[in-house]
Formats: sequence, structure tokens, C-alpha cells
Amino acid sequence: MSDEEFSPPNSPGATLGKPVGKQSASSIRNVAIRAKVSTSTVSRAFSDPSLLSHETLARVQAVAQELSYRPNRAAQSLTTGMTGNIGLVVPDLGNPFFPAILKGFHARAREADYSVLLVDSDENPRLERQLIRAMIKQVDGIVLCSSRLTEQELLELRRETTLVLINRRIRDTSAVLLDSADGMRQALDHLTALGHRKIGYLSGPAQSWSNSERRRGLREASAKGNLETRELGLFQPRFEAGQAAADLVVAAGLTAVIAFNDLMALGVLSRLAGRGINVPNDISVVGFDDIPMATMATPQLTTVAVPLELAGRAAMELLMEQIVGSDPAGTHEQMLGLQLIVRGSTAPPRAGATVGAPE
Amino acid sequence: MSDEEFSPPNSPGATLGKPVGKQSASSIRNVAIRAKVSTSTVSRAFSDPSLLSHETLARVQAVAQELSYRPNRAAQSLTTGMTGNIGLVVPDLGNPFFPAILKGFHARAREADYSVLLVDSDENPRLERQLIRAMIKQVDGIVLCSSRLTEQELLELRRETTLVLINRRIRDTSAVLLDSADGMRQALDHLTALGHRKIGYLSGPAQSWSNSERRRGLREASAKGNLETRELGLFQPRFEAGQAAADLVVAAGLTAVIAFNDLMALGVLSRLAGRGINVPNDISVVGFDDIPMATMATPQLTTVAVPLELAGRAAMELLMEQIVGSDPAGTHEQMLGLQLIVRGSTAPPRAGATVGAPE
DNA sequence: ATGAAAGCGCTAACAG
DNA sequence: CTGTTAGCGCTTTCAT
Repeated sequence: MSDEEFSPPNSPGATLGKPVGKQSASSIRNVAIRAKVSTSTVSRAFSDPSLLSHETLARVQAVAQELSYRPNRAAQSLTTGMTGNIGLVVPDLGNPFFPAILKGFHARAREADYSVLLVDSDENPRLERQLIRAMIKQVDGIVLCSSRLTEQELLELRRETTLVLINRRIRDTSAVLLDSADGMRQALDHLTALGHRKIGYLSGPAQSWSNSERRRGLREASAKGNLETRELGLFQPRFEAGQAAADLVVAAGLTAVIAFNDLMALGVLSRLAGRGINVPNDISVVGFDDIPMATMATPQLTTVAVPLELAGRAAMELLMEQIVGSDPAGTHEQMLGLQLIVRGSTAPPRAGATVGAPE
Repeated sequence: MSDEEFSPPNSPGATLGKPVGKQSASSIRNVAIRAKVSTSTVSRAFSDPSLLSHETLARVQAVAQELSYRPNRAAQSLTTGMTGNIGLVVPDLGNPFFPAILKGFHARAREADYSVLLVDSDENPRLERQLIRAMIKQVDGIVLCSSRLTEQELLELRRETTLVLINRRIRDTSAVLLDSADGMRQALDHLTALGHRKIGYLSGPAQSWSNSERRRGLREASAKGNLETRELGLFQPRFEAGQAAADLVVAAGLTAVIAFNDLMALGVLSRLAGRGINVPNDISVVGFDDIPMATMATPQLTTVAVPLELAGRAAMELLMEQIVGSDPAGTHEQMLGLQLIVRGSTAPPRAGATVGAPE
């Protein structure tokens, strides 16, 4: 009933326009003719050269070369059912997290001669659903980064296409997972080693698997006692949210805070600086997610590095395993480790421990 | 002769694999049958509903809805010659500059119901050429960001597809330009107003149009006298290059430096901090390119903001103008302004002018 | 080892 | 307004 699913395209350019489809310059036919073979032979020259005699193969290749012929993917796709495209859905390109994944993903895809169809869902589940539907027929598989869809919807999707999830875990579905719980453990170990006892965590989006993992890490660590943790949030994973959160951190009298991601961490830093509070001497700040160039010049910030490019590659790998692999139904999970990076002056809490203060 | 152009795909997954193309679940035919009309009618229901009687239209839509039918783009593309895809080529997704453009681009493309095929050329002209060739038949047009190709090659491309350039200018080709020369002027005005007289510019890639524009701005400003400028570089637009450049700046005894982009600027900052040099009191640093979250927490850095998302949108707009527009041959240039952003404490040079120093 | 023929899903004349 | 016909470029039996 809703006009959402059907909706004949109405925007400018929607109805594929102009160029009437007569004949294209270098079709398989032209090659066939000039090489004095049938189109089937040309086809075979590309799909399985071993089927041809050396002579014909050479001749066909020569002609193809000369006419700079390349098989038409759309036509191929019609007959084979395979598109040679794979889709990547990210919630927000503005978040540096995702281009990094995209980079690794694209690199692996290119090596395998796949094209990448990109979609930015703007953190909007409705839009995400819509865009996925729109591209599902154009791709051989889809990778969803930190999808905002319900498990229900994802399982449904899984039935219609090959699916790989990044940072999301549902049954019988391949996924690349970043070991956020362990990252949290590392961060807490670090801070407690420095003597911090009152540590806050700025919680990210509710639907975020990473976030729930980090919370799990947090709970497990505080259960071991010896430190008091405090969850703040939920926040949007944005700079501005970090700024707002900074005040809460101060009010709560925490000596250290771990932010859902670098964007927020930088926001915290900025607000703290604005209030004349020294980092890390007054408050230590740790940020998840690795945006190296964003935080590299910010030595007062400790980060938990996430191997994003690797995750992208891994996702493509998992996808291909299902698409061309021997066991299309087999699903796998791959867990990638995080790593704590301490750059410059990380400080123990002011009232705190035995170590001498830097600076 | 080079194996580069031909090369039958050899990598895993290259030869479009498995699913043999029998019949697809909900083709136009099924809809036609169930709606008791011909396929043409169904086709028309989507391409130009006004051609049908209200009754048939309603019926067809109902059935289509029910079978969740969507026209197959590959098939459409075969007959119409239009793919509904547009390609975007960026030199490096790792550079936050490009995802920002991509974001705006994607948003506009989506509104017009186009899909985005993304390509990362890794700053490698050879790869760029190759990847463009590979996708040229799959798209209705291509947007090239800061292309590393020669003018020659670009003009050739222009003959084979619809082309829009971002930050590159060649004859008879639509382009979105960012007014870097003016940005440079703003930066220099700012610095000279503060009393700086010895200002350096960390030059970016040689092929970069932005870079040559900025150099032009620099030369024009210094020609007006009253300040001594110094060009350092060329550098790769990366954090590490900024670190290296910082030492040159110090050695040259400059009081202010303008970096080709934020990444480099952050590199400079980091190195300067490492050497115990205070920014902005000892040396003022200005960075081009807007990566808001990267520099927002770095108030000691002044930046010249580049309207990236806007540029992305504009590029898509220009592209559509040619693809579906009335004047396919007409090419346009669009110049977008930059804006200087002074965040926190920008200082006059130490030995310098009349203004009181902050802090 | 190669060719002939059929058809993938769709659109575009051309009738009516 | 709607149906019929003929492909678009390619792959795939099925012959040979």
C-alpha cells in the first residue's frame, strides 16, 4: 500500500533517457566477423580460452585488441545472471570509519575484477532498506557496514542475495567482526594501570554491535572490581555529541573517559579545552576507531586502533567465498583484533597514583 | 601490444561464475501475464504511466507491487543504451577530502535515481586509466576528482563518455572548480594582517590543479609586495610529508606556513610540537581543505574551508545536465568559493606587530 | 574445436 | 490506448 515500495521514478533523469539503443561500436559481432569466427568463439576466447585452438585464440585476441573490445557487462549479466558488481552499504561516508573500510574493500574487489556499487544510508534505516532494494538486482552480493536494519530484515535479505555483515552478528550469516570488547579491555587495563578508578564510557548508537560489545567489555571489567565505571549516553557518534558529553564527564567527577569513537573523543577534547581543563592531566581521554590523521596530531588522545582496511578486505573475501566458493551456503565469521595506541603524554589521575607526572 | 589493455581476467572470481541464467522470479512477463496485458504495457507503466488508461495502470501497478517487480537494469540498459549508473573516480579514499565529495555526489545521484560506481585510483595514473576503461561501458557518465591523467587522455575520454571534472580544467569540458587562488588570497590577507611577512607554502602534487591555483594566488599576492613568500615542496599530500616539511619551515625562518591540505598541516603541527615549537606563537599554521572533525579539535590551526559536499552535488548536477539536458554538448564550469576559518588563538609573529599576544 | 540457434528481460517502432 | 515484432550483446546447449 505504501507508495514507498513501488513509486515509479519521478525525479529528473530517473527515466533512463536519451541514447536509443541501436548498435554499439565494438560488439562481439564485429570482432567475430573480422576474425572470421562465430560469436560463440569470441565469447569463449574470453570465458575459457583453453577451449580454442591456439591459432583462433590468437586471431580473436588480436582483433579484440584492435577494436578494443570488452564484453558488455549488462549483456553478460542478462545471460549469466551474474553482474560482476558488489554493493557496499555504509551508514555515513562523513564518518571516516567507513571510507577506510571502503578502501580495503575496493582494493580487494578490484583485484577480483568486481565493481563496487556504493550506497550511503545516512544513518537512516528506512533509506537503507530502500537503497538496498534498489540495488539488490544489480549486484552479486552486498556488504553491510554497521547495518541499522533489524535482524528480521537482514535474515530476509540473506535469502535474496549473498550477504556479508561488518560489525553485526546474526545467525547463519557471514560477518567480519571487530573485537571491540577486547579493545575496551585494553583501554581499561591501560587506564587502571595508570591508577584511574573512575572511568566513563560515552556510549554510541543503540543498534551498534560495536557499542554493545564495548559495553560488555566495560561491564566485565568493572565486575572484576577495583574500578567504578559509568556509562554516559547514548550519543550520536559525532563531534558535537562529544562536546556535549564532556560536560557530563566533568560533572560526574570522572578522571578518564573512553569515547565510542574518535569523532566524539575530539569533541570531548575540544570542549574540555574550551573549559580550560587540561588533558590528560585533569582528565584522560581515550577514543575508539582509528582515523590516524585525525588523532595523530593529538598526542593527548589515546586511541584504540581498529583495523579498518583489513576489515574491508576480509568482507570482500568472505563475500567471494560464498559467490564463487565451493560451499555457497557455508557462512563464516572473522574476528579482527584491535590495538591500543598510546601516543604522547598519558597521565595518571591528578590525585592519583605513584608515577611521576609528565610535562 | 601491452598486456595491459587486453588481459583476459585471471583473478579469482573474475570470470562471472555460477548461477546459470535461466528465468528470474519476477520478470516483466510474469507481471504481464498476471495483469493480462502485454509486456509493452507493463514497460510503459514504468517508463511513461501517462500512456496507459487509469484502469490498466492500476492493475499493472497492483500486480507489480505484489510480485515486487522492479525492471531489470541490465536488460533496460541493453535496449536503451543507458545504464542508470554513474562513475566516480577518486585518487584516494584515505584522503578525507574525497569521501566528503562522494557524500554530496551520492546524495544528488540518489535523488535522481542513479547508482554510483566507485573507483579509487590510489593516486596512480596507470591504475586510473585502467579502471576508467573497465567501467566506461557500465556508466552513463563519469566524474573525475583531481584526475592525474594528462589533458590528452582526458580529451580522448570525453569523446567516449560524458565527463565532469572536479578541480581540473580543460577545454570544452564541464568542471566544478574550487576557488583555491582566492582561498590562498584569504589566507595571506589574514596572515599579513596579523603582521606576518615571511610565509611559506607547502606545495602539493604537481599535477594538482588546486595546487597550481594556490601557487598562482601566492605569486599574485607576493607580487603586490610587502611580504616574502617561499614555496616548499612538492610534497605528497600526507601527514608524514607535513612532518618532514615542518623542519624546512623552521630552517627557513618563516613565521607562518600554509599547507596544501589539512593532513599536511596536522603533520606540521605534530612535528613542531615534537620539537617543542609553539603554534601559533612561534609559527602560525594554516591548512587548506576541510576535514572538519580532523581540525576542529585543533584550534591552533587555521583552515581554509572547501565546500566539498557542495562540489559533489554540483558535479552530479553538471553531469545530468549533459546526460538528460537539452544541450548535451554544452559544457559549463562552476566555481565554488572557499572560506577562511579562524578558530582559536591565531598569533602575530613573535618579533612582530602591534597586536597583543594571546595566552 | 567451432558454429547455429535460442533466449536472458526489456524497449521501441509500428500497427491497429 | 494496447499488442506484435524485432532486436540489444552475450552465453549456452546441441550439433558437427
